[in-house]
Parts: sequence; structure tokens; C-alpha cells
Amino acid sequence: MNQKIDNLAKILIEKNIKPSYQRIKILEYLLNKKNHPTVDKIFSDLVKEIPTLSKATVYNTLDLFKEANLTRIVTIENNETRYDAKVSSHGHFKCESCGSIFDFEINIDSFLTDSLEHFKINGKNVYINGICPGCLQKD
Amino acid sequence: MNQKIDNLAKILIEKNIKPSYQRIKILEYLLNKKNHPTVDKIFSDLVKEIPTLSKATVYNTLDLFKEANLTRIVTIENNETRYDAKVSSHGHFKCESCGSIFDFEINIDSFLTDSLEHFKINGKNVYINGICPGCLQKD
DNA sequence: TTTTAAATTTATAATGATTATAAGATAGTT
DNA sequence: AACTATCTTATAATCATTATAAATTTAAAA
Ligand SMILES: [Mn+2]
Ligand SMILES: [Mn+2]
Ligand SMILES: [Zn+2]
Ligand SMILES: [Zn+2]
Repeated sequence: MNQKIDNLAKILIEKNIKPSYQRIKILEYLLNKKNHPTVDKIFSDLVKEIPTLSKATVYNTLDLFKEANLTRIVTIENNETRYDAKVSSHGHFKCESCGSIFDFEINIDSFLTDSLEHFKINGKNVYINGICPGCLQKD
Repeated sequence: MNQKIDNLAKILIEKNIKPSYQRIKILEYLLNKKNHPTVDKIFSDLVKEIPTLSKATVYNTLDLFKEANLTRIVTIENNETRYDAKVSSHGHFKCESCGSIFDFEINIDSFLTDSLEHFKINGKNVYINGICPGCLQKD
């Protein structure tokens, strides 16, 4: 398990981020739970383990991770910023009933039309809302 | 031009929304300017014409329009909520340099994979960021 | 090991967008 | 005109995020 922490530390060091205890814990959290947590969720979960944790540290750390491309922001609803340690290209589905967010694979280049041929594309976001299979059955 | 106002009023009446002066002006604004304005932009532009206008009215009206499917929210960055009177399915491109938002057409079903076959889909959002042709030339 | 400096974390205050609430204005009805 | 419901406005409350400065930790220097 120290091995695990060493691996997380390595990931940070490779990105020129000093592997502090808080940063390692936040990265571990994002990589383990693959929910797409808000800052509040991360904080309230981790503060149980790290009683001195400050919400500012969570904000600072996530910002650092974002700059290093270790995490990306999932733009779903424009009031709750969510974070995702899976930075490879994929889409998100949010269930309107239970609030869960699902990843789904997508050939993200296939839908690009000619209309964008003169644009330089840096990032792509696909977000779909609806009802998930579990909630559909409950009706 | 009273004809124009009558047309806007009709649109609202069809959706069971009473066509008040403020509502007509906000709808007119959204339909004419096809920018994807924030509440603040709508308010600061319209208050020149309607000095008594309140920002709360803009919020209330946009909420009403959204429920009636007259407008939709464009989720681009999760700090600025933008509104769009074009409710048909299309994607958005935001230029990181000049901030402009471009519409682009997209066959939004073409990229849906099997992984979502058991999900009920209610809405789709595609958002791309990068540099627009105009800003590319300035380099 | 002590001293020093830099980096990180924390607590707290400030900001800004959105929502909530209640009072005032408007339009339609008896 | 008086009444009623609806809409608009002004204002306060809330909540996420950002900013600031003090406290703590870490690493390097002496
Ligand atoms: Mn994801
Ligand atoms: Mn649009
Ligand atoms: Zn669900
Ligand atoms: Zn541009």
C-alpha cells in the first residue's frame, strides 16, 4: 500500500507537482471513485480521513491537476463543477432521476462536420441527459 | 413593426405565456442577436431601452422560456449560463481567444454508440473549444 | 542540529451569480 | 370604481468560487 502511494507520488512528480499528503489523497480519491465529484463531495468525503483539510486546498489542488492535464472539468450543469481523472476522450450521460453520471465511449471525431474545418480544435465535450436503465425499470 | 411585435406576442401566447412588454423585448433580443448571451448581457443591453427593467425579470423570463422550450441553456463554461433561442439540435464552438461562440450543424445521432442503447435520451449537448479562423489569422 | 527561505495548507473574507421574498405596478373582471 | 390575479421590481439571502494573509510544513543552507 506504500507502493500505491509511491505510484501516486510518481504520477505527480512526473507532472512537476510536489506530492504532498493532501495532493496524493485527492488524486487517489479521483482515481478510485470514478464518480464525477464536485469540490464539495471530495471535501466532505476526505475530511473524514484528513480532519484538518481545507476546502481551499481542494480547490487549489484541482486547479493544479487541471493545468497539468491530470484531471479535466466535466461541464454538465452550469452550477456544479465536476472533476474527472479520466482525461481521455469520452462522453457523459447524466440521469435526471437519480443524478448519476455515466461515462460512454464515443468516436468523437466522427461527428465533426465540414463547418469546423477552419477551426483549431483543442477540446471536445459531449453531454447527454435522460433516464438511466435502472431508473427506467422503476416505472 | 407592430406586425413584428404581434408575431412575437403570438409566439408567447401559443406557449401560454402572457405577452408582457418585457417578455416580448427579451424574446426579440434573443431572436435577433444570435449571440449566446448571459443574463448580464441581456440585462445591460435591454436596460438602455427599458430603464425600469429589473434583472430579476430577466431571470424569471428566461426560466419561463426554458420551461416552454422557447429557449435552451447553452452549457459551455460552468460559471456563465448562456441562453439560446435556437432550440433545434446543434453544436457550439467557443473561441478561447476572442470568446465568440459559433453554432455548427451536426448529425447528433451519428455519434451515439451502443453503450447508450438502454438509456432514454432527452437532450444532447456538444461543445467544442479552440481557436476560430479569425483569430488563427492574427498569428 | 539550528537557521532560513520557499512552498503548501489553512482560515477567513470578498466576490459574483443565482434564488427567494415581499412590496408595488399593471391588466383584466365584476 | 373596486377587486383580483399576474407581473415586475427592489432587496435580501444563499451558495460556489476566488482572493488574501497567517500558520504550518518542507527542504536547503549554515
Ligand atoms: Mn468521465
Ligand atoms: Mn446556438
Ligand atoms: Zn438513474
Ligand atoms: Zn476567435
